[in-house]
Amino acid sequence: MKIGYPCINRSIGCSGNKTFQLKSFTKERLLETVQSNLDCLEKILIFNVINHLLFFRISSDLVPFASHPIMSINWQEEFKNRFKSIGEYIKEKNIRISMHPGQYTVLNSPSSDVVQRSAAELDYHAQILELMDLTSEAKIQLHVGGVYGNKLESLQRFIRNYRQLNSRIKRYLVVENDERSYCLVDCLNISAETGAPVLFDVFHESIFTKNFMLNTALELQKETWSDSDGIPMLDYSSQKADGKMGAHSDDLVSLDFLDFINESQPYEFDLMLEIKNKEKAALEALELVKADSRFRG
DNA sequence: TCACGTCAAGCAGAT
DNA sequence: ATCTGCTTGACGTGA
Repeated sequence: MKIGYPCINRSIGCSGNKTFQLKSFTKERLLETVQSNLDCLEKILIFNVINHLLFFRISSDLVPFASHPIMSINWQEEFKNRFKSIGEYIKEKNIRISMHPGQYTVLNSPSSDVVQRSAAELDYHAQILELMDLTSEAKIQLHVGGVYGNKLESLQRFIRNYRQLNSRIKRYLVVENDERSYCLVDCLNISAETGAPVLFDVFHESIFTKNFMLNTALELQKETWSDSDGIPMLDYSSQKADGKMGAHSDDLVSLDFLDFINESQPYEFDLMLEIKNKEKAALEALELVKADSRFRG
C-alpha cells in the first residue's frame, strides 16, 4: 500500500498550484506560472520520495486555463521536456499518480456546452499524464455529476457521454462515488457499462450509506480494476469532530484510521488521504501502518 | 504590508 | 433567494 495526499505540500514552502486571474492572462504570465508550478511539483515529489510517500495527486491548476478558450499557447510543446523528465523521475521512483478535475467538470450535464468543456478539461488532465509518459496505472478521478431530477436518465447520460470520450481520456479515467448523489453501487453500474474502474471514497460512502460493509465494497471495487490499471485507489478522510457531517477534519483520527486499516484486510490498494494537514497527516498514517504491521507481525 | 473582495466554470442541499 | 461546499485558497487591488 502506498500512502499519499492531494496537490499541496505545506512543509516545503512552495506552491505547485499557482494561478492568476483570467484578465491578467498573457503568454509570459502563463509560462512563468507553469514553470514555477513544475519546479514546485518536482520539489514535492522529491520530498515525498525521501519520506516514503509514493502516491500523489497532481493539482489541476498545474497549467492554469489549459482548457479555456483563451489558451492559445502550445504549453504542451513549451514544456514537453520538463514533463518528460518529471515523468521519468516518477517512473524511476515508482510513484503512483492521480489527478482530480474540479467541480465544474460535469460529464453528465444536460448542457452540451458543459459536456464539451468537461471533455476538454478531462483531455487536459490526460495530456499531462501522457506528456509524462505514465501508464494507465495513473488515474484521473471524476464524480458522476448532477441528478437533474432524474437519476436514471442522468446515469445513462453519463454512460453515453463517456463513450464519446477519446481513448487518451478513457485510458486514465476512473469514476468516484460522492457523498450525496451517486454511491458506490451507482459507480459499479457505470463501470459495468463502460469498463471504467471505480475509485472508492470511503468517507463519501460512509455518509451516503450508514454501516456499509467495507469488505464487500473493496471486493466489488477490486473487480473493476484490470491488471493494466494497477491496484485500486481509495480516498480516505477523517470526520471533523465538531464539524458538520461530511466536514473533513484537519488531522488524521488515529483510532478510526487503524480500525479502517484492520477492517480492510486483506485487500490491496493505494490510499489517498484527503485531510487538511496534507503531508503531515500522510506521514502519521504511514507511521501508524508501519507500527500496526509490526504489532501484528 | 495587509485586508478583503473576487475569481472560468456546476450542482445540490441548507439556510 | 441566497449561501455553502466541493480535491485545494490564491490573486490582486487599494489602503
